[in-house]
Amino acid sequence: MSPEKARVFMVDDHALIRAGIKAELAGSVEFIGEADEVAAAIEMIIERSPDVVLLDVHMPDGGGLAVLEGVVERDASVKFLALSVSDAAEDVIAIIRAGARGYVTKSIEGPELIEAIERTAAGDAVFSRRLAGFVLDAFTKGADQLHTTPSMLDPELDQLTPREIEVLRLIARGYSYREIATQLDISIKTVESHVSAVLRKLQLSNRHQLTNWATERRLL
Amino acid sequence: MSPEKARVFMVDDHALIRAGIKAELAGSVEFIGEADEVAAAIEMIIERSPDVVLLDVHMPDGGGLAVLEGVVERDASVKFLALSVSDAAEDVIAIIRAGARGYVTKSIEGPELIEAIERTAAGDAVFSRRLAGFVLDAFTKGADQLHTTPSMLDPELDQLTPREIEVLRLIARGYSYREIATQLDISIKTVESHVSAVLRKLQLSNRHQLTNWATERRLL
DNA sequence: CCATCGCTAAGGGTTGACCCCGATTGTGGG
DNA sequence: CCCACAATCGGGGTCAACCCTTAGCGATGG
Repeated sequence: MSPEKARVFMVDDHALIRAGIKAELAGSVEFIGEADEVAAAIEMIIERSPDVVLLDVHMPDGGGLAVLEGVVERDASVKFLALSVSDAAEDVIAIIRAGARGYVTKSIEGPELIEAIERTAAGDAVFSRRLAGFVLDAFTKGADQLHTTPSMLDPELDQLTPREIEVLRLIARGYSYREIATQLDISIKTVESHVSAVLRKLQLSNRHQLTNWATERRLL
Repeated sequence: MSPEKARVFMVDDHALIRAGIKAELAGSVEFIGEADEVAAAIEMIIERSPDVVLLDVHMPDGGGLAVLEGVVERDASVKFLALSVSDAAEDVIAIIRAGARGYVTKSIEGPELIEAIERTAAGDAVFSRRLAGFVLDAFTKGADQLHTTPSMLDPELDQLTPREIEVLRLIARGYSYREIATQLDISIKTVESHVSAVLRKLQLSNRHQLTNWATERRLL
């Protein structure tokens, strides 16, 4: 089925698992490197441009997602096959949205994994069978908003007081002043005050810009 | 692999193709019926509740999409495997959005089709290998290509005139009435008219809800 | 030929969003 | 003890958003 062995790079923070996978795949693929943390993985992947990257999803420092994003912004042609113990929808969808071409769980058997790698190398999309269904479900329903970064690290957010942020989030969700007032049990005038303060501090001029600002920063 | 044969219903307007598929699958699945047009297909599928419906996409009177929608609104548990000559993104995405669990092209070979049917019956999602990639692309990018055929995808959009849709999209992007008026070179009052019409037709009450409505449907 | 529909536009009205000007409390820090 | 600041309101104002109604004008279709 495969004229040449696929050149595979593996990213996983557990040495035991790396060893296990290598043993399973020995002879069927060509391992060209491995990494156990995010930063090193990104550099080595860019440098060696493997056919397929076997990517563990759950790792320190941002996990597989950080690796994916770090690599894709520099070379979008790298094909990732996510390999995870998790079958949670958030994980799968986040990884796919970030650009991975496949996602299989670690319950996969050796031969299947080999096939999955080969198909990924050939440009196909590969999923654990049970997984494929709800990826489609997410697509059908249009499930977007997955909060990946609740960013505490935003200097612009820092100038806002807690109450202002609270009001900001309600504004961004489309609530009217009256609704916000009721919900926070304060007067409309107070809501106005907070909104004015937020608009001034962020140098915006109306609630639509505020909505965009908030969605860009994933505050919803 | 399959303890029992899958009970299959086939919808295709070409008798020749139906015969061909039946010959290919003879002995591997149990055919419990077939139909060559939309209305009859819906009734028979509801009545016989097959494990899998093999569905031709391009047919008179609305095609496979009409069958899908007609059946799903009465019994959402029916599993559809779309079978089509087309590998166009609009077709695939429309069918998936309507609730099909798989999509394969007619270039598929007999054994693969049997496997696809069995996997569909088992609840998996099945795609022609070359197809899976761009379905994921559409998912990743937020399905931009849906703009090309909005009417096929959304009955609510159907009630809107082209001009109304144009205005709707600008509203959803946060433009003010004045800005929209300038951009479309019409008067503010006309913009108001269109917006009012849109709000009334969609049974919404303000522009924020409109924005949410539009983003949910990926009109941006 | 008339009816319908899409697009255009206006008049006139209510409400909400946003601004500027205040003011009062409570809290923590120098 | 006073100052700064977060949080709470109010008055009074402008303009945008939205509603309802009416209406001309061109194209389409029975």
